[in-house]
Amino acid sequence: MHAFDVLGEPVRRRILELLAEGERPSGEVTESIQAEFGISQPAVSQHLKVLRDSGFAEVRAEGTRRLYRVDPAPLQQVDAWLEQFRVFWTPRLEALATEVARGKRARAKADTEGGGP
Amino acid sequence: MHAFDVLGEPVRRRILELLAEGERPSGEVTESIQAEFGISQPAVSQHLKVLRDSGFAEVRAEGTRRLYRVDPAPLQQVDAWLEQFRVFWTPRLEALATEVARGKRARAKADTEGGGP
DNA sequence: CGTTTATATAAGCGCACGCTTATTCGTGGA
DNA sequence: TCCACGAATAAGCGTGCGCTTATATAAACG
Repeated sequence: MHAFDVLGEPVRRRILELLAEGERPSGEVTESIQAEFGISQPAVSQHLKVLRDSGFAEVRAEGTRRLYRVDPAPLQQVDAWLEQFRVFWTPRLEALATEVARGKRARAKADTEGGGP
Repeated sequence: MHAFDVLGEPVRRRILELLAEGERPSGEVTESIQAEFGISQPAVSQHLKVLRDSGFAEVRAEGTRRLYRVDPAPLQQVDAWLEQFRVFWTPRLEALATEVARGKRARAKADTEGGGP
């Protein structure tokens, strides 16, 4: 399942928002989601499975609890995909700061030095 | 239709990538997409409609041609949503540059002064 | 052991969405 | 005026996905 498909689901986006605040047991997530969306425990569990399988979340067992946390890798990919569109809303001067922030100077240097294979 | 649902479609993502390079007539987009995905003209047209209706693309008529271009607003919203996760992969020092790039200093100042309603 | 609690899986159903073919609309030129 | 072309819409179909209820797994505890 593609990253954007995963994020297409409002429930899954909300779960990620909750996990962004820190590691949380499945039960706690389920409680919040049920309160907000009115869906069943299995429904939430299935969304958590999608997040696991697609790499957005990692789990760790602690007794009978499952502690979920964000795995940022796929979100970072989404962020990278957006890069090609930032030119549309990022003013030039501020773009420089973004370049620095994203560590693109090193990449640009490598590109120059490489000169192509 | 939510922004992430729109981006969930591979064809629509590709169309946006094409439009990111500049304004293009429907026919040109259709040709590229048909070559890559092997779908019909109406299928592409329907995707273009979704992009229009969801605010990702704008159109302008020129004779019998329809010239499409990116409207960055929804993409910027997606970018904003990602903000809450950047802490997971943006090192601290570089985060400062990002803050500057995104003009958050003004917002932070407003937050401080406001002190809440 | 049996029971309770936490979470995951199974099975099945309904609907939204993306595709197709057929058709319509609108502009331009002979 | 009629035809050709670019593009959009209509109608219908199949399927993937998210939901439900029911059940399984597995740890804690008496």
